[in-house]
Amino acid sequence: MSLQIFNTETGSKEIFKSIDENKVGIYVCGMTVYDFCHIGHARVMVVFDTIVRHLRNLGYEVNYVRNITDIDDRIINRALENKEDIQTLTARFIDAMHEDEKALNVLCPDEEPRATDNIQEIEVMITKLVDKGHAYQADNGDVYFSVKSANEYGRLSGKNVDELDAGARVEINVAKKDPLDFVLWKSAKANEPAWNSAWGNGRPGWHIECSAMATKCLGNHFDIHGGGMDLTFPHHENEIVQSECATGEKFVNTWIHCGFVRIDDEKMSKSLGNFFTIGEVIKKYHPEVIRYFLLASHYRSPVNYSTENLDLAKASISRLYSALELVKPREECIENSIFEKQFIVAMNDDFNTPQALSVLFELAKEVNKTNSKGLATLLKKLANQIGLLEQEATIFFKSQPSNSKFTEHKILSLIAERAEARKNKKFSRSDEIRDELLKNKIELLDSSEGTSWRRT
RNA sequence: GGUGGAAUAGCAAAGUGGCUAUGCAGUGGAUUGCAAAUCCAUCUACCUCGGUUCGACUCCGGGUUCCACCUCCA
Repeated sequence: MSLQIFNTETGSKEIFKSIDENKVGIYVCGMTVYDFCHIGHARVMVVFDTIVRHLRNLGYEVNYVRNITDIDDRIINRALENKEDIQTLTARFIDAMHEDEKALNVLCPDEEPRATDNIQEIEVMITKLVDKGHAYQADNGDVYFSVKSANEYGRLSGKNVDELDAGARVEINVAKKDPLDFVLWKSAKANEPAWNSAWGNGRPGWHIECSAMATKCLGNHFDIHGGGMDLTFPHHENEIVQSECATGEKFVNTWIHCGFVRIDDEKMSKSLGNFFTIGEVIKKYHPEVIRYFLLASHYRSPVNYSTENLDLAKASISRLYSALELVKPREECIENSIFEKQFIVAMNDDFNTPQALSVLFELAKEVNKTNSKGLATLLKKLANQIGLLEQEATIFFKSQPSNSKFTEHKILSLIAERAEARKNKKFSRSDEIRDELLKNKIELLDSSEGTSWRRT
């Protein structure tokens, strides 16, 4: 069965066919680097990382481009608040973002273009739009895209231009000829960072940078464009209209949008204070637990962040790792099994990771039952395809975030003492040691080969 | 108001016109000095009202509730 992807533009699953036989170009809207990444950003990172991994597993040569927005009103404001210069601020958050990605086992995009490195490309595109009569410079110096100059607008988000017009927020912006028009180039105010251009000193608007960088890296017409659902309108709609007006070609074949993260069934927002950064969550949950949590729901569904759900994710991934702890995956992998086939079918069905995970659980059960190292190797191999189970099981269990003061050395000495007590049938002492460790969230597992431990 | 999406067992979450999803939790058993892990068995489902059908949780229509976007947002 071939890969099917839900395309936002058509609202249905479509059989995926790349423009070039074995190559896929994919562009994902990345972060605006004025703050730490939160769990919603984590979802975009993990979801598209998983999508790219699967495309590669299918044999495609993928060019994965994810931009960094490093110039924007929020960045300027934040730098002003912090009394630091913009480069220092953005460099700091870009580093933090890369740290987060590494923790979540998100592979680096092939290209990570930054808006400020592509001002020239942006200028060229705006010039084309002005020359073709799709953009104009207003009295305030800003350059706007004229939405009504385009043949069509709204096909991605299903918006109707007339309805939009009627419902447009009343905004006092006399410079725009039409409230729907959006800015391509913002003229600089005093003390704002600016680049010289045909329209005077200024900086790019938000939407145009993605059009310029995407077409630069992937060509005028490419396979997949993605991002969070909230970008569908207006950001991606605007990207389509300005790109197609500038190039005269179709912009993107398949649009992929991932759903939101909610927190305790409330909309995540800073004003409500229910906003968690990746860094914060990693202190409480192993990053692989977070990755599992994000993949345990389909990428288009909303996902609810809560300690209950993170705990569930932890229990689930622990079950998979338990199988690999019991049966070490060090053998030739079993090929062409029903498990592998089902796994691929699930992933080919619009990247159905929950379904794929259920196959892994069935496989884990089989590993536990049969002690087959070949099946354990298969379990690891399939899980690796979605960025899971890459570490040693024992390391996973021992590296759970913990407040416990018990060092490994201390734990091992207690285990030794307990072994001695058990040998002498002093079970009250051995149970005492187990209870003490358990209070510190350390669990002991006895087997014929001795006693192992894990943090819970 | 407009547009789009969703309602599945205690919790989470897939899926299918008739056949156990899956994970966690619960119950009974095996195993264990006791546990844990593991295995076996097992209890809880498909918002509501109609329709189509031999048969619908699955298709169609009406309702109810919820969510997102329409403004910066992943």
